[in-house]
Amino acid sequence: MDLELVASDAQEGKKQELKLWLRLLATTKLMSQEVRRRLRTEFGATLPQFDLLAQLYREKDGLRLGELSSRTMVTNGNVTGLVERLEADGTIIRERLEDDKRVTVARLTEKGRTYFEGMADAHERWIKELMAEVDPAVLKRLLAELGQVKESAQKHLSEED
Amino acid sequence: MDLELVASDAQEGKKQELKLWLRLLATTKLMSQEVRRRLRTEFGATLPQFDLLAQLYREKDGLRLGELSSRTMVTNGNVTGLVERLEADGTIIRERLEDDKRVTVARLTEKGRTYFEGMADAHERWIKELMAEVDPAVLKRLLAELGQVKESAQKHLSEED
DNA sequence: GGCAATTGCTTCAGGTCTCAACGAATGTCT
DNA sequence: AGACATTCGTTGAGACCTGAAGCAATTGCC
Repeated sequence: MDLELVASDAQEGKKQELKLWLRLLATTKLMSQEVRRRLRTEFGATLPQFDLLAQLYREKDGLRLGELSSRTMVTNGNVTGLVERLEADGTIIRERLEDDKRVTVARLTEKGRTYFEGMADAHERWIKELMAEVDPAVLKRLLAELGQVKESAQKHLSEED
Repeated sequence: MDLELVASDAQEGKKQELKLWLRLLATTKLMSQEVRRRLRTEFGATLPQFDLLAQLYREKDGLRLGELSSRTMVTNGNVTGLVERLEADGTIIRERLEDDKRVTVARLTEKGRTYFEGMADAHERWIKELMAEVDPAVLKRLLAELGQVKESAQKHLSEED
């Protein structure tokens, strides 16, 4: 939790960025551990799996693995493993394209579709519950302001793409 | 990145919590991937290691592994491995307490202290850089509002401690 | 004292994650 | 056509991460 403490001796107003960053990390870690635990105990799934399925859910025709990789911000190598496990239990299927035999497309099975819908519902309830004490107006402002942070970070990534 | 898209068809103002959560995840992931990469290329370290060292840095007398575990929000089993690796390259040392031979205390070596100071400096610069486009007033408000989210989440964890 | 519960750390199995190296298919350029 | 480069996915090593089971030391209770 308290990587936060690194900055505790910061002088008034200085190191704002650092403090915010540590709080961002702590908050996200706290919440995602809770979400992970519930996904695991109630659905036997993991967060990366849920994330991947969410992408496929909105694309009836499926997605190529590379596309999945960039949308989930997960490396190629990792997508391979995720897809293998999900295919193994019948949630998704994987097929090679005829036109270009390098590419593989993954998409939800019917079973996977139903399975995901259940999880997505529960997931949304959990998040609402976790944020229950926060004023709706604050939520809205947070969304916008976090957007600024994300934009800023994106502009300052090490030059290359 | 765009787990965010799961919520794209949300009706005006509804699903605010979900959208915020997804943005929180995306922002943190984006930034921590960048930080990880730089830690790795410039210092040969990882983020969890940095986190752990940060805790030890502020406690001259060291910390017991259990304390490290709860402060870094890392499981016990994981702390064992982290500490082993850090001890192997001389950054920290581990010793058993005489009073209670169950407990192990880890603390920074002199070498580790210097090493960490260099990283901490660089780390702070990186974060400032990544957040450079965000207005200081916004940073301040974000810090406070994120605090509310964290508090709320903490209150709603599955009952047990 | 004696013995069960508790505490503190380690070990283990399985999944996630990164980077780097590889191999196959396709594209490009001459 | 032939050679080179690029794209896409897989593989592999190493670290991280989790929950659960295991083991040792200590505490608590009779």
